Amino acid sequence: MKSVDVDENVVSSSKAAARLRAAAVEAFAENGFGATTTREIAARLEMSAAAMYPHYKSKEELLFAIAYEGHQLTLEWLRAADPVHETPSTRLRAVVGEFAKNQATHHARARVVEYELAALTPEHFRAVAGLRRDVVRLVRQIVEAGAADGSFAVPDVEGVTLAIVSLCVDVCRWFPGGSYTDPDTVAKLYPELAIRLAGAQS
Amino acid sequence: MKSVDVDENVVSSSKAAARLRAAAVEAFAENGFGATTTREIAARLEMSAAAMYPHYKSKEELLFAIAYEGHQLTLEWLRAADPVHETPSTRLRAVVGEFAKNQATHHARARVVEYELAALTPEHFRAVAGLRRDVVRLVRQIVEAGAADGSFAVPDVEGVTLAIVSLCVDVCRWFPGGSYTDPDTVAKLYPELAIRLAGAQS
Amino acid sequence: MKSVDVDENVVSSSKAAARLRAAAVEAFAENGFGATTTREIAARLEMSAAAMYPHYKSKEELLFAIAYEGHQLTLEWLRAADPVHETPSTRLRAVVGEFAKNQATHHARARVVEYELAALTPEHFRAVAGLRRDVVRLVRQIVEAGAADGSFAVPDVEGVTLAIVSLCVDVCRWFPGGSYTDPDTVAKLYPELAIRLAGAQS
Amino acid sequence: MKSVDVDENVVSSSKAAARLRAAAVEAFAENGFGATTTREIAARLEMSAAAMYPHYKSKEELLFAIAYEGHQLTLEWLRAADPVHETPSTRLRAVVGEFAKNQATHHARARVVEYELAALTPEHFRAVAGLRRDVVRLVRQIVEAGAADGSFAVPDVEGVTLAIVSLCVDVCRWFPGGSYTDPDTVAKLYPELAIRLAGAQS
DNA sequence: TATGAATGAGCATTCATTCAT
DNA sequence: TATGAATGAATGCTCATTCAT
Repeated sequence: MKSVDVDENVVSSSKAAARLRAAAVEAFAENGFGATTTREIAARLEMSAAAMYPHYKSKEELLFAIAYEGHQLTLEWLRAADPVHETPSTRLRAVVGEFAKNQATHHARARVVEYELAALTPEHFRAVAGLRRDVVRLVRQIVEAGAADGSFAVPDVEGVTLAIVSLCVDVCRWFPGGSYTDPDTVAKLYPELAIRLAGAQS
Repeated sequence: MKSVDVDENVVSSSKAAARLRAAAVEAFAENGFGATTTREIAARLEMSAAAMYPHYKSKEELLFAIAYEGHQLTLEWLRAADPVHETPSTRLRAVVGEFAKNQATHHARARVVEYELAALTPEHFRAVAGLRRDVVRLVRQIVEAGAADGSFAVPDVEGVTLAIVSLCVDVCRWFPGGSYTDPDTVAKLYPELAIRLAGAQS
Repeated sequence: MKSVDVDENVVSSSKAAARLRAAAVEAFAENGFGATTTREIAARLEMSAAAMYPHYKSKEELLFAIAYEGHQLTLEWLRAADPVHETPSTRLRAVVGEFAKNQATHHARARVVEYELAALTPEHFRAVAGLRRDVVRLVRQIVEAGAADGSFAVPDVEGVTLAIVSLCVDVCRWFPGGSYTDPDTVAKLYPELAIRLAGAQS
Repeated sequence: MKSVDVDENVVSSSKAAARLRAAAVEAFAENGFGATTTREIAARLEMSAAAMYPHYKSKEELLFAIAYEGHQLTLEWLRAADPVHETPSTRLRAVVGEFAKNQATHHARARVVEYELAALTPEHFRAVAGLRRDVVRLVRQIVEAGAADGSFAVPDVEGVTLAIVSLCVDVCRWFPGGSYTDPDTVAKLYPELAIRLAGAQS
């Protein structure tokens, strides 16, 4: 079902655990982690509130599993989408298209993953922050490659990298919205926007 | 004391009320509305937990006052910063510079204002959403003006407007971060990024 | 305005104090002492919640003033209505008529006076219980007189006394109710009922 | 365990629920519903304050269960005690004896049932008021039967019915009191009093 | 007297979690 | 695994009362 590796020590592959994660994502995205009760998550699955505990030791562990899985999947997908031997422009288009599409398709999960990390334990936060840095690094390497070979005109590699990632991340906040309701529309527009930010010829 | 108008029926100008809003902004930004307790807000001011209630009828009303004031201030500041009789490029630079700087300077308030609106009553949410639409409209008018006079090359007015606003909004999520710790640095970079997104000459 | 003496050390005759008692009676009768807030009483008079305190030291003192005044008025009225030199039958009719009419007319006050005494301090309770005993004693003396002169046929003086008082007291619970909405109708029926309970010829 | 039917959708038959009702009856009777805390009820059972909530959704629901059960039991017992094929006098004696004995024996529950209904939701109040009307109707039918066959001399069927019920209801207010401490003594006196109120020969 | 703000104690209720089954 | 009942610790909020004005 999934072609990428997700650390099974963190993210249980059992079916009940996966259903719990899915229900929790919806609830956390709608109301925030702090305002979501374990009973509400259980109610979405017509389970008792206690049924979560054989699968996750606490509500925070459930959030961690979601956040860890979410980041890991994004990272894997971006890596898979990156045509490393092509030109920086081609790579940037491919990666940003995948990223934006992902944030739109999985906007509920993305919201949790982007905005609810403050509720994690310091240790869990560090684990997730590591993956998050890897995502930024992936984009930065492309921007750097373009700056190096002159195909991009960037005043500031870090600023432009930050902006490109920022643009993609924020998709989960507003999508769906305005006339954008199809992830593919976003996936078409965003590579062009990234190219402009990078100051590439096209 | 304040140079812009904020609706005093919503946002009390009393000193105690203002201190409560400031303390709540910090707490909500750090932990989210749902995970913040009224006791925690009071503790930041060394007040009793009950002292909030003569000023705000509920925690939600406090959030509303913050969100309403925040949006209204942003809107007023953007309007004040917009040199309406200049070229679209000049206007875009000015407005985006102000917007980005604002989101950086007041990143705690901005986080509350951008990410905690789901906790509002439907009625309060609508009131805030109205102001939010006005902000987008202000940016869109500039993008449209540039598209109309040919100074911008936009494939899609709505998409580009959304992206520019999105870029500015997301500043509050990551700022301060990376090597960016001064709002003025952001205020210098972001107009250039917006100009690129708009496909303007300079 | 009133022709009977009420202890002014307990029941202030100031106008504001009297208005507070009247508002409190309504509130206590509707919701019970425990469920009534000082704010609710004040709200009925469009006063601030603090405005009660110059007049009554506490909510309990307000209840005491009401209960004391209520009992004292009842006692005075019954004494005034009792034609002590007439036959027991005539006296019983007169006293029960007055008692029943009173409980009907002032059913809100009577409810407070009859059912909310548990909230009084022990000392205050004792003061009110003394007046309450005087009311029963007044009725008992009439029943005893009728039993002594053979005009009443009572199996048990205490039981019949208790029943007559009980019947009158309970008026405040149900009045107005059924087709009884005029205190005078009650005042006509109840003397006949008391006469029957006393086993008098008529 | 119980020989009469009580609606189990309203009044849970679980043991813990029944113990809660019993403890709440004592507390409400002593202090009134409004002045009784959920903690006090729990403390009487040496339970935690939260232990009530799996059984009753709120303090008001607990009151409703008590009031509904109380009225239903009274109604069933009166019906069971009514020898419908005997003379009105015999029936009145039997029903009033049962009623008075009941109000004396269960005076705590009766107090709650008679005096605390104002705290019910309108909907719950209506449900209880329906049962209450059935009790009055039962007594009225006997009084009417006696008036119809000439065995009672009633000036006013409604008034006499009201008085008989009133006399019985009020038992819970004063019992135990005076020299009356045994429900059976009340059960002996009250039928005679009712007979007198009804103007019956015996 | 009267008030608005403040407070300590307390309220009904909910929470995440545990545990016996 | 899953559950219903239970619990200790909150949670948002209210209460009677006080106090400076």
